[in-house]
Amino acid sequence: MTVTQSEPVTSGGAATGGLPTKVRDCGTAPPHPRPAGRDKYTISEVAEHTGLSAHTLRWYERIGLMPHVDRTHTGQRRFTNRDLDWLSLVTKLRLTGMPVADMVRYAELVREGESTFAEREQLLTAHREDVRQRIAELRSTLDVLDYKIDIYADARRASERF
Amino acid sequence: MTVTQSEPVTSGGAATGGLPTKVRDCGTAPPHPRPAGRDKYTISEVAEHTGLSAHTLRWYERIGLMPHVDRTHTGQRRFTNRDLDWLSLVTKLRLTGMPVADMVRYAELVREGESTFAEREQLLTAHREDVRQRIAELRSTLDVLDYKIDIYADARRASERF
DNA sequence: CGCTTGCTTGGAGTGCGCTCCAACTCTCTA
DNA sequence: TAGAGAGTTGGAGCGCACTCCAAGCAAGCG
Repeated sequence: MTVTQSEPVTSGGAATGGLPTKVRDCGTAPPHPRPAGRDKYTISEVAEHTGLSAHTLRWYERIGLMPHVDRTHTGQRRFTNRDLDWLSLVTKLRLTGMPVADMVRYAELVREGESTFAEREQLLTAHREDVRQRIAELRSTLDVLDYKIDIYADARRASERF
Repeated sequence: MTVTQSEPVTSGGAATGGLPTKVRDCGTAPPHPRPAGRDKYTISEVAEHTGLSAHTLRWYERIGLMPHVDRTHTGQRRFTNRDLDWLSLVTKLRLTGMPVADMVRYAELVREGESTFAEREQLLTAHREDVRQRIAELRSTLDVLDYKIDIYADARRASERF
């Protein structure tokens, strides 16, 4: 098993966004299905696919949030399916409010190899707790919103009646 | 019914954070119970109570996010229980990601009186939709996190066994 | 060949939501 | 009456996560 740049196959599922169908399909189908049989994408293709801007993709690489992106002989980036997996994890973590610094830390740990499994687990567990709390928070706000919206709706219906 | 500064009593529940016990107590009890029988608080008392900084409270007032705060004869702010109600709504909306600009808009509508009930309802309904979507998003990330954490935990347990 | 299109870079700029500063006033206590 | 402590203001500054700019390079086309 290599400990630099690429993840060992046996832990690829944990290190990248790759999930078994059972888990990945529990929501809706992805809006941008990946073209089959390809493993090289330009930056604009990846931007299109992930919804991130090309600017952001370059920035992610600069700050160490990408595992290492291949280049053509002229220096252009060529992203692989593995990169897309990684980006799908990253965007999920971002959408759920993980700070970029934490994701960079996670990316570092992935680069360092198997010896960092424990710390990776900690990092994700902490974030999971965070996400759970935020769900609870959102839910309690939902109650408040329901209550207030009801009041306004009642007022509207009352005024429509006359 | 007045249409400036203070909300009509019949809609106070919708305009401020005030909720009937039934709704308010569906979660846990508030961490900072309000001292009974008081209706005048200094800015630092409110900061303590709400968890917002005094800076932020002044800033909220500057940008039009506060309904109008009373002053002593020397110009110091004296917040009322009604202000605390409003702030409790505002912090809830903030925590759930409503942009400050939208909250300012809502505050304006409240100041304009009953005629804006419909628009207030719309604004809150849109935000509710937002919150619902975010809950769904968070939940789907939770699945991913569970999956990855399991993998790391399995690896840890396997390595502990030898 | 010239033109367009798409990519490259370092570094500067932007928008949001605070957060803090400097200089001042007022009140209270010793 | 002096000093501490809490409040006031306009405006500057900050951290985050991008977002964009200018200048340049490489490939493809008429």
